[in-house]
Amino acid sequence: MSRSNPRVLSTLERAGGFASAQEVYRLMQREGESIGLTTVYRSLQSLVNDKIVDVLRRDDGEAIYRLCGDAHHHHLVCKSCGDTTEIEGGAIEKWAKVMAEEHGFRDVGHTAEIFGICSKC
Amino acid sequence: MSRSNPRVLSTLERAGGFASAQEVYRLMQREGESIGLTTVYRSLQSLVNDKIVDVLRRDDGEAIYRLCGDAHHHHLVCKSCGDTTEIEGGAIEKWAKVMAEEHGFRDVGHTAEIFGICSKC
DNA sequence: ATGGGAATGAAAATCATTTTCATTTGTGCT
DNA sequence: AGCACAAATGAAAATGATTTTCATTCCCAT
Repeated sequence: MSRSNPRVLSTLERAGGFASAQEVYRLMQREGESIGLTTVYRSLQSLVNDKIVDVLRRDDGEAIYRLCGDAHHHHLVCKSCGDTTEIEGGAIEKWAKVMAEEHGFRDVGHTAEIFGICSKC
Repeated sequence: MSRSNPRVLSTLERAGGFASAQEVYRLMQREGESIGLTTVYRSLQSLVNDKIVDVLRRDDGEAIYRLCGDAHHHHLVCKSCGDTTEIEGGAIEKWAKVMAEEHGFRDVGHTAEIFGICSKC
């Protein structure tokens, strides 16, 4: 077992607390940090084990890592111009929590996106 | 663009309406059907386009395809055993509507899923 | 300093999925 | 039937994320 390289966590924070392993790696490279892709993966995994970060999946299946306890947000995406706005999702959080409890689920997460045509299009 | 091979849909049905592309392929092979993996992928994609099946992600990132009724609903998925329950999403519908209005969006749709560990796991 | 375990990373292996492309099949037309 | 052209098919190669292997380097206690 290996411990997490602290620079990985700090980079994930700097990335807005939300990025894929590849993105963290590329970010660190761009910033001149010397680190291997393998170590990035190992560190992220170890952070997941320690419940310091959450792992979700993008639509394309790529794993994205997110700082736990980070207030997460949702997206409002324009189908026409692709413009994306971050929105608040308090109602969703509650909904997810209630539904999960009702069905006896634990360790619960969720995804939610709204898409439509924005006022400019 | 290609249309779906009907045997793929019928196999997905036989699989309990819940399987990955690889599983559908292996199933068809085992049953002596002559079909290529490429065709399985293409057929499933086309079924997704036609909204005849849903696509979700397993914990390991593999895409799983699943027959879906026409009624709009959301899912509560167990990350461990893959068990899926359809749940009611009235709160979400309202949330999506309000958010969209607030930002001047029209033609609005949304996706929302909850995942966690079910009581059996 | 030195021996051993942990950490590192380059390169190879894996695995799902997509792309390419040549071949086959189907369909409409004469 | 014979022909032309579009759609469907699938084998093989390409892609891309992730994991594994393994040799090397680092660190720390003796």
